[in-house]
Amino acid sequence: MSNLNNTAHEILDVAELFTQMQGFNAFSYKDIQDEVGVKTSSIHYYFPTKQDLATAMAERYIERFLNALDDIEKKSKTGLERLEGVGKKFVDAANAKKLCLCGMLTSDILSLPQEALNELRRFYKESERWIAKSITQAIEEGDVRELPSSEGAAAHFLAALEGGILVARVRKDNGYMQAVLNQALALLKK
Amino acid sequence: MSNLNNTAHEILDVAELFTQMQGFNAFSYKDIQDEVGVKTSSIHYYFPTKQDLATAMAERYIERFLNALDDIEKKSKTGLERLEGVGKKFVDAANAKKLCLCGMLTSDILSLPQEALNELRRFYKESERWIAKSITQAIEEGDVRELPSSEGAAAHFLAALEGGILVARVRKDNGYMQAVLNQALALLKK
DNA sequence: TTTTGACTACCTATTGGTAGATAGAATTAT
DNA sequence: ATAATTCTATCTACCAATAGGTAGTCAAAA
Repeated sequence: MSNLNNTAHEILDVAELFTQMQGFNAFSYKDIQDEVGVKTSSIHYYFPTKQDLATAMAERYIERFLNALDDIEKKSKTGLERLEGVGKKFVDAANAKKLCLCGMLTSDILSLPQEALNELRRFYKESERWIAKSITQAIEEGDVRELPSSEGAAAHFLAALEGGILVARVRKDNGYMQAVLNQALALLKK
Repeated sequence: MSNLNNTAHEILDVAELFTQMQGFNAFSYKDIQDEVGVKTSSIHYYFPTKQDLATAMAERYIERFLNALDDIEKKSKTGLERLEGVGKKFVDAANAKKLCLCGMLTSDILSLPQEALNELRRFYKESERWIAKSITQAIEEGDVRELPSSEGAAAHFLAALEGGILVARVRKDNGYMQAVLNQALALLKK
């Protein structure tokens, strides 16, 4: 994404927010134009088709998300703290009434090109790998109980986060996502 | 929904499938026309606006879903079997590459009217109530371990199902949703 | 004779996308 | 060093297709 200039990034910023708030099929190039202040034709210059835009959004988002996981690893040393760290990302997004970009794109998958699908698969694969690693570590550290498979637990943990952030949108209760996270951690703990 | 005639039901059938497969903003009245064989103007006759269609879809789906929960209660006597029963609904939908209608509508919430939002809240509230009841029962029957709150566990259980069915769409692995369900049950068990 | 359920025929706004122009920056050739 | 050329980033001006929706008609049923 380092090959994109400032305007392209601004377009992606706005498109990303629209997608997280409304969904990929609920906004148009015109909506981006109104927000960024650059004509739709210029948006087509950077992203020839809307599908190209989707792929670019996914790529940039995943890059950032995986970097954020790296940062958590640097700041938090125990497996349990690391799990709390990813969870917090979802709590923050839920508080902003946003969906995970990849979660939203997953629900709109039939409108997306193959490249975007590949990116989404990468997102889930890498995220689960990271979570599984943290769970294994937490077991070794004695914070989490013995489990038949860290991978299975990680898939379930991420599913609960994705589902939680989705359901949180219609909740009046602002503590919902945090409660789901607490429950997920509690079930893992000894 | 008993007040709707056959054509109206056919329209809802098709709209529901489109929504579960593609999302609420990814299909048009024209698409329904092509599938049902009735003109768009006739669809407007039954559902004046697309938002009315959304509300009607949600109402009918929830009625059916809650009836299905009743059926599970009749067929399955233990709390654990009942939890497996709801889970199976999600596994079946995932195998058909479909999303829970309410999950999909939740992701498109900003395109929907207040009445549809109310319906979605009702869906989550009633579903969680039912799941919490089954969890409490399973604890009493000695199948599930003691938990601080059945309600919290139910919210988390449903979130994992909603997230699982979402993520399942991009999985090559066809056993993914079943694995998520198994994991959810395993974490609850003693 | 009123209601129901469908139709044809429109309408306006929006959608994603294209074509071609242009000013300025960067590169290359003379 | 200067002139010629190409590239970048943007614009205006379109376009065909589709969107959701309306008005008015009409046959059959209640």
